[in-house]
Amino acid sequence: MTTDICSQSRRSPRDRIVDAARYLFRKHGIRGVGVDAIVDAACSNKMTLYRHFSSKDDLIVECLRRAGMEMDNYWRELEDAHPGDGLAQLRAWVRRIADHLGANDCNCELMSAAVQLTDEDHPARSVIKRFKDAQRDHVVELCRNAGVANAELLCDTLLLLIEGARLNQQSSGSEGPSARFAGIADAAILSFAGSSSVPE
Amino acid sequence: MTTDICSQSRRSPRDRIVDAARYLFRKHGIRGVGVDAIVDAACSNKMTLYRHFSSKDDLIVECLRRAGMEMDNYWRELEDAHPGDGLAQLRAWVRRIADHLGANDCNCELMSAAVQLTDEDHPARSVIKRFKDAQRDHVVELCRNAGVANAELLCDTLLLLIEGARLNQQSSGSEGPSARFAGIADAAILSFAGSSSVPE
DNA sequence: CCGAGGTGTTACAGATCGGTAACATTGGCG
DNA sequence: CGCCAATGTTACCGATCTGTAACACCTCGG
Repeated sequence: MTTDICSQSRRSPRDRIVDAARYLFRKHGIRGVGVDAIVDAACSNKMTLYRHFSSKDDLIVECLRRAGMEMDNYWRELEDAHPGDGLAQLRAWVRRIADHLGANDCNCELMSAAVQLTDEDHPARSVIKRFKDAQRDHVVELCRNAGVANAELLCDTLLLLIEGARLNQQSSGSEGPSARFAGIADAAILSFAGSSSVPE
Repeated sequence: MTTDICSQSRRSPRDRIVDAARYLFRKHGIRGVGVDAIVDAACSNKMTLYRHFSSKDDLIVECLRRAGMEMDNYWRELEDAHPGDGLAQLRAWVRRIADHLGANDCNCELMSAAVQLTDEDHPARSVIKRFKDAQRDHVVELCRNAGVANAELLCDTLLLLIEGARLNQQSSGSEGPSARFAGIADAAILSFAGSSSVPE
């Protein structure tokens, strides 16, 4: 319907399975979709899935790793679009998140996965934590490059606002507090950047 | 272990089941715990559960309704502790959330439930939405009472920060961005309250 | 043409899930 | 005591879940 993975029969079954899994995971939750539904949406079969992935958890890990890689690619796109301009990259990043709040093609996968995979020792947890740490480091660097004095503080403020907006979107809908996310986040950036040359 | 519901045999089986369900839902996720585990933790049995609740979904709804009622009680406690002082109630509310970020006895139930119950027509969705709307109205009223000019904006800022902090706690741990939540949120309150008598 | 590797099909195992029926047990109240 | 309602016990149903075994297919390089 929305993205007919079955019609992409020229792609490898492995890629179709991963894409179908990511789509269904976003739509029905990781625990709410079974491998049968995944291979059905991918126009493949269970045997092929288990020839590429040792278990469903292994497939989940691969899905999250791909989501992280796509995010890394987006960081590079931002750097290319605004080379050396951390402030512009930050604002473009926030604007993109605001624009994609309604759609489910965003990278909410990694955070909603953390809510759904409550087991502390699930193999995906390390993937999530590694991605989160890398993202934080990169945003801090952008803030510092933008001339913000307290880069860590702005970074954490933005991260809290972003994930709060994504979560609120799911519980309160588009007309809830997440509707004001773009303005709030951009105001925070400008507020910090404005007092850039005023340490303390 | 942590809270031995079984030893509270004087309480009604219904209450023990609901409490055990809420505890396990928080710990392993709504979809990650079965009715057998619930009645086992409650030292009851499946038949008694299904005599009180027509289905597992019905039990979920009751759990969320109780979480919402406890939140209403907390609003009343705040009003009693700081009668008529919206600013003090806001700051006490934020401080309490910050203190309870690590523990799982907070009311994250209603928001994490929204992530786990992806079906748009799940009976719990209306409970969640109703609670969220009421919470927003109440916080807006507190902001307005605190003399804040743009009460809705501060309310939504706080709501985004709070849910972002709770979500980040689960994916990045206690040392992540959520560690700075208390300072960020309190600064936001004071910033808005400071410019209270300066509309626009 | 032929053999081999990746793929698809069918069937099934073992476990767990939500939910129910029939019956035994308990505790409180007259 | 004896009754009654709530609760507990056991066994089970059908559906669904992850994961596997055996076998058929099909394409492509030598």
